[in-house]
Amino acid sequence: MSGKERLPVRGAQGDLLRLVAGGHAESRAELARLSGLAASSVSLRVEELIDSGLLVEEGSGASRGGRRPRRLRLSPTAGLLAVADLGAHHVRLGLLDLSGTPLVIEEHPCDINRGPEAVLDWMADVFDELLERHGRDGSSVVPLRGIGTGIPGPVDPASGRVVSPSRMPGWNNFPVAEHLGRRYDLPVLVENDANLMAIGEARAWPRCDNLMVLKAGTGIGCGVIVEGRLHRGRGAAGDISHVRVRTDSSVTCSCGHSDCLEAYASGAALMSALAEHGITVRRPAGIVTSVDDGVPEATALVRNAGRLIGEVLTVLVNFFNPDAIVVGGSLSAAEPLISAIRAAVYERCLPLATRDLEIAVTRVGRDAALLGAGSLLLDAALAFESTHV
Amino acid sequence: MSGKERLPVRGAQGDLLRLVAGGHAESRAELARLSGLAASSVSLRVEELIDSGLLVEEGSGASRGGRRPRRLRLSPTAGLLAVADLGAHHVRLGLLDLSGTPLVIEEHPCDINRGPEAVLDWMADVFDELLERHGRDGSSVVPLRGIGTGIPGPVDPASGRVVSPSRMPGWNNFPVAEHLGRRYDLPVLVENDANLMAIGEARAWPRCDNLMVLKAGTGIGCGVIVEGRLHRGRGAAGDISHVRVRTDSSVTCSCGHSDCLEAYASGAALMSALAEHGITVRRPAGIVTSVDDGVPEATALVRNAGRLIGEVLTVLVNFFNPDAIVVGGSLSAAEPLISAIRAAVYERCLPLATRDLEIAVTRVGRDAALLGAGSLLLDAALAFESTHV
DNA sequence: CGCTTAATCTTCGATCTCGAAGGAAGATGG
DNA sequence: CCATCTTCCTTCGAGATCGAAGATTAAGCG
Repeated sequence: MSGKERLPVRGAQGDLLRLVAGGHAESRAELARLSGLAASSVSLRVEELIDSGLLVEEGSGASRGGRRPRRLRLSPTAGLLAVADLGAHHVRLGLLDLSGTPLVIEEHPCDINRGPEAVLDWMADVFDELLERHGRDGSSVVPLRGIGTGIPGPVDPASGRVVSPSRMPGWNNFPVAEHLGRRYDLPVLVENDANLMAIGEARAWPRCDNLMVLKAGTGIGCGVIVEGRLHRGRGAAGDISHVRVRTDSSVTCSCGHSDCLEAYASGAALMSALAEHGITVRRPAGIVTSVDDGVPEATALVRNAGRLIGEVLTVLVNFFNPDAIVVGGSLSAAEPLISAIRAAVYERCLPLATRDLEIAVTRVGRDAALLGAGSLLLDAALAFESTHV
Repeated sequence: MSGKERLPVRGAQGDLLRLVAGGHAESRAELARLSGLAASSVSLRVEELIDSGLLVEEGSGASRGGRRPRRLRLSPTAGLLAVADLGAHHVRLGLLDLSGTPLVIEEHPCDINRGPEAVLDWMADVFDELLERHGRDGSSVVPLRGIGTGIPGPVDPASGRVVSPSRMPGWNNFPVAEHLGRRYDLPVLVENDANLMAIGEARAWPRCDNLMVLKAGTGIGCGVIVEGRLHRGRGAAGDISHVRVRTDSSVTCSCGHSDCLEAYASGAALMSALAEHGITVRRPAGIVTSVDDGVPEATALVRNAGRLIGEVLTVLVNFFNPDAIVVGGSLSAAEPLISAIRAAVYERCLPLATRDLEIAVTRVGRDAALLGAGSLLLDAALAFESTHV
């Protein structure tokens, strides 16, 4: 493979490729069921996709009472996606194949305050290095098909710019997508980290089409999945951190309003509250350690944070009526946080809304945002290939 | 026409019919653009639809710089839909053609407390009478294609049952759809009234795919439109009336919790608050009259209700980030209500979320729920015809 | 008024998709 | 072990869809 040929992704072929890549279908029969095409047409298209080297047949699947299906997979040589999840102090990045399976994932310390150019250029260097080491299958170079990154702040996905972030000095209005696009002639995806997390998580909740995915880390983020797809609204959907909460005291948030949820329940807020008790932790994960170590102040603070978050979720659960609320982010490992959220939601919501509501910890774990980026990027990559022929 | 023949609505023809009926397309060219079919295929299918008497050509539309399009309409003889909007003390009902245009709409007093059988049977009698008077085009009988009704309480749309309503004694768990279905062998639609209102309103907000439609009447309801489609969640989505509000006093709501929005800001709550001031009104519309007459207590109460509603909306606007909030229901005619809602939302929401947010009064008016019922019913009717061949 | 441009709609042969029928491979059950 | 059922996949003719080319109608403009 030369690494530059286009994917044949127009029309029916593209749909089939998407279904296989998205993990929705593994055999011709499944493709026929999901795509709505006739079985005969599916066979024909699959034949072509195999001929062009994008799909491969690999063994056979489990029988459902008859002949075994012949399993289809994306060819490992079809392409790679480079994805990153930028956090406040660390970045996770890796390479995925087109079906979203990770080849390699690494975590590096990275101070986001160094500014966009420095961070993004360094990130691209790491990508190049990863490609050098993992970007070949046997002797052939596997082509890179897209770049995606999550940003811990609001993003305008159309322009790929960061929009008035609260904890990223120097990044406001920076054209992240454009900057990365100058280095790679490929589709570039820039999206809020909680949104990516939501997409990554959604695949792990197959019967749940409406999801709220909470990211409890340094800040509080939320991604919303409606009917299986990310809901962006006008671009800012999912914010719950600047909602006013019921408290006795009064704190002014960085946004200028008083008593925002973020000012009481974010990892940053908890860390500074702990500091007032003489307990110093450097990362939100340290709070979890303190809780696990049985530090009473930490447990009390985390439980209170859970209660506040839960009270905000109350309103949203009645309104949005999701199938599940998934909690991720580094604080999600703190058991008292989850149980306090559960208690608040189940206590105050309408019975109709909580009847079948599941409130649970992430199933995917720390890679959720990377997998989500892969999932979105695949669509972008296929669209790119089909419009740039 | 015999009035019993099936609509030819399978495959491409059905899609085209839906596009015309839904008001999305008015010419072959538009159909081609929206359906994704080739212009030639569209011409062919439209030809057949005209031959079978469902579509008619009617004059020509405005030129866009070239040949004028030949306008397509649903034939007035294609079918009728009977729709109703059940309120606490009144019912509005009427007949629509398949494109959702009203032939006749009437309002009758109707006490919902008489129980489901009495109300529904009487409603069906009125439908029969309307059909008698308006159900013919020239000499031919136009067939009835579906029945739909809005209910002022929670509805399980799958089963067509009312689910634990707060102000409809005797209706709990009553199978409304089944009851109506016994009288008519037709698709029957039963849906919450605020949801129907939202669908009806959505057509009047063409550039707004994400809408919150508030119904402020005896109770407080809310319908949610996501990406142009009604969001039901697990069936209970859109409830905002049992959210806890920030107040000094403390009131217990009928749901058992304290300080629900409904207990302060619903028409029912406002009426009893007015009664304490010695001002008696019988319907929520009477509150509006009092406000217009300059009764200070009424204005103050309504403004306070608006503020409380606005504060609840704050959370939802940040989270859902809609294009517009539309306020309907009888209280929406009270100017202080709207301005108080606006003030609260614009004051407290994130700038990103309110930047392009429109908060406005209903464009459709009192018939919104009827039109919404028609819109949903059309889909149900086409699906019914295509599965029952 | 004729020329150009633009949009709508139709004609017609090439191509794609469907669905019925049948072959392949395995589960089930005497 | 063999008949029977189920599921998966392919073959092949009928029919639907496409797209290019052309006919039709009309606006814009010198």
